[in-house]
Amino acid sequence: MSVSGQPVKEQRRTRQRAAVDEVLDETADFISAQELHAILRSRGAGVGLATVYRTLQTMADDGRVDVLRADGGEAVYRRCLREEHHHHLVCRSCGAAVEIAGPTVERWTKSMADKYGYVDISHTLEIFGTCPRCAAQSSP
Amino acid sequence: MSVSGQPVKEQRRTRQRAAVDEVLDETADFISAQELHAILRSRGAGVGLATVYRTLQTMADDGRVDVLRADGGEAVYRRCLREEHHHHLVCRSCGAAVEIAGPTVERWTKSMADKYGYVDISHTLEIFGTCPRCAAQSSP
DNA sequence: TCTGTATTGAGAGCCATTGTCAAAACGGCG
DNA sequence: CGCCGTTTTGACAATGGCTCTCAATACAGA
Ligand SMILES: [Zn+2]
Ligand SMILES: [Zn+2]
Ligand SMILES: [Zn+2]
Ligand SMILES: [Zn+2]
Repeated sequence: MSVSGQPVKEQRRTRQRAAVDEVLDETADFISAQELHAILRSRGAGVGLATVYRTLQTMADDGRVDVLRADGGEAVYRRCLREEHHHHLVCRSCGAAVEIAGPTVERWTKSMADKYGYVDISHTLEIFGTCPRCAAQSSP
Repeated sequence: MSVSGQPVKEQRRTRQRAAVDEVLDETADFISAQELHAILRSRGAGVGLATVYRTLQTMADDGRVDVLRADGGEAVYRRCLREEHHHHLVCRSCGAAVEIAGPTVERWTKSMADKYGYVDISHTLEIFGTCPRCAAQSSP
């Protein structure tokens, strides 16, 4: 979902940022800042909640993680495989996600914006559902 | 963005609901519950904030208003012209919106969900930008 | 008008997220 | 390796949107 590859502002390497990075690398699903913080805590790696928020925020700005809003409006994060712009098919209950690209949709959004004279365009497109695994659990 | 036209649960007609309804009818842009509440207040029509939230919530559930999340995650509402499922081209600064339908996108999301075995699907697709009017104001 | 039920609203409460700011950690440089 | 200016951290307070509570009030049908 990143828009451009800006010159990532230089930053210091700290134990905390490394810890957040590690969790993101291990986690395939979209998770919230709170969840990430909880994982770090349970793991003994003391990292302040504010720091987790700040780190994720920065990473998101740099396009190093994808962000989207869960049902309740809570922001959830994920380190995606592909670097280029894409969208997601996300499980509402576990956060498992599939990355999907839709060239046609991209073209379409652009043409719509042009048609109505809107500039400085961006768009959000996410598909929510219940993944096969979660579907199996709820109705065995 | 409504999914289905369910048998709208019967409700009493109250002064407050009528007031909210009126504002929605007069307002073309997406507005937040807080903004709507402020309008009512400035207009002398005393309606509690909780009531505004409840009313909008119900209307959204019944598909009588469209909801989407603004940049900060705040929910914004709008009474749309078309009843059927559609999406929006929304101005980030004033909330002005254009309703757009994309049959192709609908088909595409469905096929993607099927492809990966996700069920109970729903999707969000909104285009954000600066409308012609706002663009003109910022760079005259 | 009378009555049973739906609705209201002021305020407390909830929860994600951000602001504060002194203390601690980095990293480059002698 | 120790010094030092700068960045980062984190405990805690503060926001802000939204929901909950529950006694008082307004509907609507009889
Ligand atoms: Zn992604
Ligand atoms: Zn896209
Ligand atoms: Zn609409
Ligand atoms: Zn659609």
